[in-house]
Amino acid sequence: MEKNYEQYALLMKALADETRVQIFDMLSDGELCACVILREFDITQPTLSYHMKILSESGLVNSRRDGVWMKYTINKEGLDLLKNLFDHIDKKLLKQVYLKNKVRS
Amino acid sequence: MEKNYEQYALLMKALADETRVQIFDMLSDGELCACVILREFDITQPTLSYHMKILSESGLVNSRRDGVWMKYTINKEGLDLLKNLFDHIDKKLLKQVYLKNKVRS
DNA sequence: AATGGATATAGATAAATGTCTATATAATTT
DNA sequence: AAATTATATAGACATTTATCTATATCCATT
Repeated sequence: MEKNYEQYALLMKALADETRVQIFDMLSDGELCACVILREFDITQPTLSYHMKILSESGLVNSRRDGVWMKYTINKEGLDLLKNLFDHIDKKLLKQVYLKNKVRS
Repeated sequence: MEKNYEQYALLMKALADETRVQIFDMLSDGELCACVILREFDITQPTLSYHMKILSESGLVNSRRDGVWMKYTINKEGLDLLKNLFDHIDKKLLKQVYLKNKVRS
């Protein structure tokens, strides 16, 4: 399991913006149209387009055209990369606590 | 469970740099001295100091002075904030898949 | 083919970021 | 208290980022 820190940094960068994390979280409820997302924020359409591009290109979000509309969903593989990173780190921390208690007893 | 997107963005920003994610991952093995971390990277001491400040101030990393040395560990609360975010989103996605299959059958 | 609505791109710009060098501060040892 | 070592801060600078306005492109409908 090779760790690609450059990729992790890219994924984190995609979420390192208040607007973008919120969009990502909104997408956890299911597919959304750009036009719907836009209504939730106080930004211009080009700015949203910019944010969606960053999310899509990072691999965290899928996009598809549906007529005139662009629709977005969460990309499970992208999500799992981050989820697994934190899961593994968390497990390693728990193991350390366990070992410390073992030594003590 | 109020969602503080500003805080999430701050945490992600802390990890939105190749050097910093790697340091964070290194710390999953346990406490490390700044001097040890420095050896792993091709950066100057002030640059490392800058990165450690960002990690510490984000709440993802604890720091303590031990004589002349600064020692760092992962802050469990900070880690859990991010871990839980991804866990929750992942669960919501899985539920959607389940519901889709249910309708079909 | 012309129109209208949704999205993308180009270009400009202010602010934030990551890096360096030089220097300061802090703690330990002589 | 002077010297040494680890770390922090200040200041400079190039690059990246987030935003806007203006305009182009794309698609569906008339």
